[in-house]
Amino acid sequence: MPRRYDPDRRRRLIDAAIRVVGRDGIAGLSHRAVAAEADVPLGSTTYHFATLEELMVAALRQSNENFGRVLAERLPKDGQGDLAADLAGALGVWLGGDRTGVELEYELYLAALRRPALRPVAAEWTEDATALLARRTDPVTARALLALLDGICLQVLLTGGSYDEEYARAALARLIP
Amino acid sequence: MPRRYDPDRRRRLIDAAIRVVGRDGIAGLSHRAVAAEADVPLGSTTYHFATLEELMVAALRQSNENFGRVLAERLPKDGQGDLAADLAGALGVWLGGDRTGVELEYELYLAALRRPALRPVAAEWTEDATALLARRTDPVTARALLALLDGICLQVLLTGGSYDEEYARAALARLIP
DNA sequence: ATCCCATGTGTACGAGCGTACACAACGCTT
DNA sequence: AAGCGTTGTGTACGCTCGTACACATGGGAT
Repeated sequence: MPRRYDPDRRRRLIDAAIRVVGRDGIAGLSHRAVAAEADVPLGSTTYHFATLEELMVAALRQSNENFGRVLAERLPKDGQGDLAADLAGALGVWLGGDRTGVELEYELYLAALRRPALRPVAAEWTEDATALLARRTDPVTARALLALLDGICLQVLLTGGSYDEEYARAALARLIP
Repeated sequence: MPRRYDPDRRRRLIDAAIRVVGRDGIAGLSHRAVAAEADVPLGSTTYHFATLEELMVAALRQSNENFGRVLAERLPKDGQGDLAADLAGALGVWLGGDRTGVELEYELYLAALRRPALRPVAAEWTEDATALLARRTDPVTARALLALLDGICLQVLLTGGSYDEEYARAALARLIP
């Protein structure tokens, strides 16, 4: 059997897990599915991640990093423009084209509702995101903005409705003192 | 075999499904689990609800009705008090004691993210709730308030943090023109 | 009274799952 | 170079699941 001693087998497994969740949702996440997606034997996934929750934790953490990087790009510290407009624009980009990515990230994020093991990672995300927003406003407002962003995004995704950027901008603007 | 011709077998199955989701989460929802919980044979659940999604749709709809009833009680039309305070208070009651109920309702609600069949029901809920809030403010503000409520509630539930009612009241108040 | 069909019941099948475990291979320490 | 522990591999067991299907039953239309 070739491919022994794979140096970053863990990372490849995490990437595969993210692809599986993106395609079939968390309901389709299994050791076997990840093994097939990463093209490794079943035993390898159970060795590196004894529990599916461990795999989810790792996937959510990596997913958060991706999300944070994009948010940081779209929210320069020295931006003197309208913060509400910037945020509404970022949301528009996320929800604009293919929603697979956002759905994936939200599904992992929301999984924390029933899986205490994921909660610290979810808390990490909100803290990091708040810190990012706090570069342009005070921390309390940042938290509120993040909550409203979550709520708006969620309503669009859950109801299958379309995203109204101008409405979002106006609502966000009201939160900024 | 006794108990033939059960007049409201459907309702009993839905109630059982809600109890199952409340106890074990959507991941634990199965025809067999519902059958055991409702004390009916397996074939009966598959007869009334061919798909688990059908069962979820029915459960979410009933769950929404419960939620809406509570919200209507705590939000009298003739209330001349502080709307933001009322909403923050309602959230406090929900998140105060046993969170099992809220977690159950949110889990079903959030399931719409990956299950298009649930989206119309989720959309129904946001419309009904918006209409309820619109008795005390304008429709646009009502929608924004609902989104912020969702966001705050979600952050508390996902991160496992505690609920700060005064913070919520202040944030909600900013949305009211 | 008779018949039909919605409703209820029991059982079986095949698939997918987590888990466990024995064994193989290889780097690292000594 | 020898031994050991980490990493990788293959297989098998027992469980739960959705689904299908044949049969039972009784209410309601005729």
